[in-house]
Amino acid sequence: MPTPRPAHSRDESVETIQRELTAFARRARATAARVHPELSLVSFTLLAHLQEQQGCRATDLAAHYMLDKSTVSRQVAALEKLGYVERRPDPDDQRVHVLHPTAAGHQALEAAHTRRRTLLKERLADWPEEDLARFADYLVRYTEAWGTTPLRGQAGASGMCSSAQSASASIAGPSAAPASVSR
Amino acid sequence: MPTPRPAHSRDESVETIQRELTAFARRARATAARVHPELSLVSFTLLAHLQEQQGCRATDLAAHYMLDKSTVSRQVAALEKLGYVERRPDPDDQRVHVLHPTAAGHQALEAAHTRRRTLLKERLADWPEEDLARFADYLVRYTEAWGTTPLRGQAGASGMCSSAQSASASIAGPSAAPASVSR
DNA sequence: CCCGTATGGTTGCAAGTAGCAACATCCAAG
DNA sequence: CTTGGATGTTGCTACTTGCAACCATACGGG
Repeated sequence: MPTPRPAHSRDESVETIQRELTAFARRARATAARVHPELSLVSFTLLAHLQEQQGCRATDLAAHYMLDKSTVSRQVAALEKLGYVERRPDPDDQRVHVLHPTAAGHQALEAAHTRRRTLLKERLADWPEEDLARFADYLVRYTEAWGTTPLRGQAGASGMCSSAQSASASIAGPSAAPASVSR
Repeated sequence: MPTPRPAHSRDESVETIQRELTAFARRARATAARVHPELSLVSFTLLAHLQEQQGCRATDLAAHYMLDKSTVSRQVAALEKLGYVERRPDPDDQRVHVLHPTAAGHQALEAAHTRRRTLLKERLADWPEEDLARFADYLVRYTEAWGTTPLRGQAGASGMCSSAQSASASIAGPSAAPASVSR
């Protein structure tokens, strides 16, 4: 089938993306709570980020996820208390604590990750591989666009602990141009 | 460029989708708070749903968004207190309150909507229209898949106030088959 | 017609989460 | 040495959410 869908106007598409993304956000927490009760959605996310980044600073996490530094501080403290995260003082700057997932953290993360991935896989089981790849690309691109939009008195502009970065590097290749994904 | 991206394995794609969706969820609230401080993300979502559906019951909202009915009850109460929502007793069943957005609610929603959409549009400005449409379709399909996955003692299976439904109806045409979007 | 059960919705309670503000510590200039 | 900025932590407060208990209403069988 060439293009059986009706021609979507730009507005319609934007509208839908907005609605669906919002709905998703709403459910994410509920799902997270069910899939890995131990780790809150935020903790999970932060821990995952640490794993991907091979350690980074609390401030970067806060910036990247638009969280207050106090929130990150507490989440990290919790993760540390669980033995999932380790703080290493930065020799170059005594103020910063470089955060690293511990072996236990790695493991816990992997477990939670697997469970979530299993669910996702079920959910996406009937998707053609190509669609999956494209969907992933879209999400990455969306996230990338996020960082470049000022939005407000935001953090995130300075985030160097960017998941979008690692994402595009690992999956979309070196800066996949928007047009390149089309068609 | 034909297909400059590296071949993504299914796992990689699922992985990315998971990560990005999670990250998005994390930011959604913060963004919502900045874009429309008046309406919480949940309130906004619920109100939007009421608008789309031309009214529905609290239980349906709870089911669709995986929220506890108490939560919905409170959110709705808040919306009502703001004058954004109106409850109409159902003549057929005295237990149910059919919820409808008021004119003020409509307006507030529209305003918030516009602001969000503006942001989104900026963010997606350089996306080819076709990619937008496809991205929207993917999201809708993802949401649809959501409802069919048991997951747990979930609600959502009985939700007849389905946004995915309306979404696919309004944008993807009458049941666009998954395969139809591919390629 | 009455009672038991199921469903819709509200409220009490407790836990978790977030942001703001104040503070301690440390780096970097001047 | 002093001032300004950055990194984190903690106190405090407000909000959100889920669970459980609780009314009100419907539905069905004696």
